Amino acid sequence: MKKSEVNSTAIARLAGVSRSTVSRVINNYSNVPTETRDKVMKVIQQYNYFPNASAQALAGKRSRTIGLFLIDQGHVAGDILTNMLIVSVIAHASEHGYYVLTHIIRHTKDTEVIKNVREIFYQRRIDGGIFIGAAIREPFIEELIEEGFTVGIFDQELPEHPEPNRIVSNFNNDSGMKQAVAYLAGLGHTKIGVINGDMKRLSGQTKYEGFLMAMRMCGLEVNPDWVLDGDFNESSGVHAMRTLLGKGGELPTAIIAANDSVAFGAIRELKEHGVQVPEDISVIGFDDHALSAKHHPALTTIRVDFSGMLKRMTLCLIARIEDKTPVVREISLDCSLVVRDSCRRV
Amino acid sequence: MKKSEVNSTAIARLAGVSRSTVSRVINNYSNVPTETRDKVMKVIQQYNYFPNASAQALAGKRSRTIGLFLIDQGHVAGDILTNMLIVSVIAHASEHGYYVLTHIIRHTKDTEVIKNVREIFYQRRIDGGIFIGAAIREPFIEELIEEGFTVGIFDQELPEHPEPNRIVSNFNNDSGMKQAVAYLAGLGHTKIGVINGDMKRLSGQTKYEGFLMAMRMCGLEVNPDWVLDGDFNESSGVHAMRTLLGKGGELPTAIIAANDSVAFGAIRELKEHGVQVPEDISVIGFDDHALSAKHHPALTTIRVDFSGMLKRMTLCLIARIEDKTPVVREISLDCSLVVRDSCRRV
DNA sequence: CTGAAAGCGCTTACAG
DNA sequence: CTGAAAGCGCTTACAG
Repeated sequence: MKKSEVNSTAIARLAGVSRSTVSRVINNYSNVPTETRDKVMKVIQQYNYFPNASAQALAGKRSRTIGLFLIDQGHVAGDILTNMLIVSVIAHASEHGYYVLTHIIRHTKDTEVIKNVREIFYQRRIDGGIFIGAAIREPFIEELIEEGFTVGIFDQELPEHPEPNRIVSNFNNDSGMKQAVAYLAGLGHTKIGVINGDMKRLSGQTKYEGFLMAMRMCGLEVNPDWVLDGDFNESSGVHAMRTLLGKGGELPTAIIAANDSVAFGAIRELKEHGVQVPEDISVIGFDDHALSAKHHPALTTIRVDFSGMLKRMTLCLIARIEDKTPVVREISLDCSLVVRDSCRRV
Repeated sequence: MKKSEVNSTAIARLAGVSRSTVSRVINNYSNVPTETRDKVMKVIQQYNYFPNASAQALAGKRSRTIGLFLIDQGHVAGDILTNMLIVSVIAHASEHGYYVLTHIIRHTKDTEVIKNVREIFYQRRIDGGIFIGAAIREPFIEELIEEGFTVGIFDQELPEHPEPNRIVSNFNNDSGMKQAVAYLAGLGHTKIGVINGDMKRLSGQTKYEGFLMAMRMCGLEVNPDWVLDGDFNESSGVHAMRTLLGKGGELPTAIIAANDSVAFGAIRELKEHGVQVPEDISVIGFDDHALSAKHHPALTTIRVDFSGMLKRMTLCLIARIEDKTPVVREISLDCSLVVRDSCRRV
C-alpha cells in the first residue's frame, strides 16, 4: 500500500485504537492521555498520514482555503503590482495555515465567468474570498454577501448598513491627492492638470474628488481642458497626453496621474513630442510602483502600502472566517508623498 | 433557506426525482431523457445549486485543482516574470475547468515548509502540482513522484527511467547560448565573459555548458577570470561586476548574463564605475524580461517563451491527470536572439 | 430509464 | 478516557 493511501482506519488499526481516537489526536482534543497520543502520532508520522481534506470539510471542518479574485480590466495580469498583491495574500494566509485559490476575472460582464466565480463559493471550495479591482458596486459580489459568504473587497467603502460578512479596505486617496497638490503648489505651480483613473472604481472617484477639493483649498483653479480621462493603465496615460497636446491650447505646468503606470505612459508620450519632464512639465504619480524609483526621471509619487493592506485584509478575512474578533470591518490606510525627480520648481 | 444551502436532496424533492437522477443530470449521463433533464435543470438553476466539491471529491471525483509551487530562492516574488508564470497557469487551467492553489516555498531546507507542501498532496487538495524554481533534484519532489502524484517540473530533464506521472519542461539553453556567442563573435568580440546563474538549477548548468561549447565552436578562449558566479538575481549581477572590476585585470569586451535581471544589475554597477554599455562593454541577457525593451540601453537578449511553456505544462498536466494522451512527458522549447541596443561592434 | 443503497474518509455528540 | 454509530453530500454499481 502506498503511504499516500492510508486512511484513519488503517492508522487506528496500526495504533490499536479506534478511528475516533485517531481523530481526537489529530484535532488536538485535550482529553487524550499523552501515552495514547504519542502512540498514535508515531504511527501517523511513520505512515506519512494526512487526513483527507474533502472528508474533513464534509464532516464540518473548514476548507482552510481562501479565494483571491483579480478583476482584470486591462493589464492587471501584466503588472508587477499584481504579483505583490498575490504574494502578500498567499504568504500571510500561509502563515495561518490557509491556502489560496487564485482566480482571474477577465470580464465582469461575461455571465459564464461570473457563474464560475459563484460556483467556487457555492461549491464550498473556499471559506471566503478577496476581490481586487472591482467596480464600486458589483452585483455578483453583493449576491455573495447576501448569501452569507465572507467577502473582503479591496478599494471599497462600507455601505450604510454593513453586513458582518463584508470587509472592505481603502486608501485615504483624499489625503494623497492633497499632498500631491500641496507639493506642486509649494513648487509654485498653479496650472495643474490631472489624468483620472477608472471612475467606476472607488479609488478613481476619490482621487478625483480629492484633487478638486485640494485645488480649491489651495485657491487654484481647475481648468477643464486639463482634466483628462483614464483607466489606471499605462496606455491611458499615453492617450491622455496625446489628447492634451492635440488640443493645441495652453499646457499645464504640472500633471497628477491617477497612478504611476499612467504617469509612465504620459511621460513617454510627452517625450515623443519633445516635451521634457520635469523641465517643461512636472509629473507626479500615485502608488509608488516598484519601477518608479528606477524610472527616468525617477518618479515623484504618493506611496501606498499595497502589501500591508493586503496583509491586513487577509488576516481580517481569516479572523472573520474563524469568527474571532469580529470587530474590524473596514481597513483604511493613509498614503504619503515620495519626492523624487519628476517635478521642478517654477 | 439560503440558496447556498440547498443540496441534492432538496433539488431532488423539488424536481420530483431521486438524488441519483439529480446526480446523473449534473454529470451529463446520457441515459436521462431530455424532459427529465430539463425539469431538473430548471430547479437547479432556480435554486442556484452547485454540488458540494468536497462531497464530489470524496465520492471519487477529481478536485479539479492543481497546485502551483513557486520556489523562491531570492526574489521570485518580486519579479514580474513570476506574475506571468502564475497568470499563465491560472488562465489555462481555468479554460479547462481547473482551479489553481498557489503556494510559495521560501526555503526548501525548512522541514516545516516542506511538510506543508507534502500535506497539500496527501490531503488530496489537488490532483497534481507544478513546481517552478526547483533544484535539479529535490528529494521531496522525488518522494511525491514515487507516491504516484502527478507532478510537472519546470526547468528539469527526464531521468533515465521516466515515471509516467513525471512531466518536465525545459528551454534549449544550449541553443540560446550559442546564438548569444555567435552574435557577439559576429560583432568582432573575442573577449567574452559570462555571469552564471544558480548552478543548482538545470538552466544554470546548461547555460554555462552551452557557453563553453559555443566558445569552443567559435574558436574563442574562455578566460577563467571572466567566468563569474551568480544566482539569477539582479544583485548577483551587481556583485559579479564589482568582483570583476575589483580584480583590476583586463576586462572582457562583452558579457553574457544568465538572465536579464542579472544583466540589469551588471549594467547598473558598470555605470556606477563609469563603464558605459555598450560603448565600453557589450552586455547580452537571457529571457527577454518584460522590462528589457524599456531598459536603457534596451537590452539585447535571448527570448524565451515562459508563458507558452507554462501553458503547455499546464495542459499536459491536466491531460495526464485526466489520463488522456499520456504521450508527452517532456516539453522542450527553443529560444531566440532579440537584437536591441546593448551590444556594439568592435 | 430510475430509485434504493452502499460507500468515500472524516468528525463528533452519545453512551459508557 | 474511549469506542460504536450517525451523519456530512455526493456518485455509482446494482437491480428492476
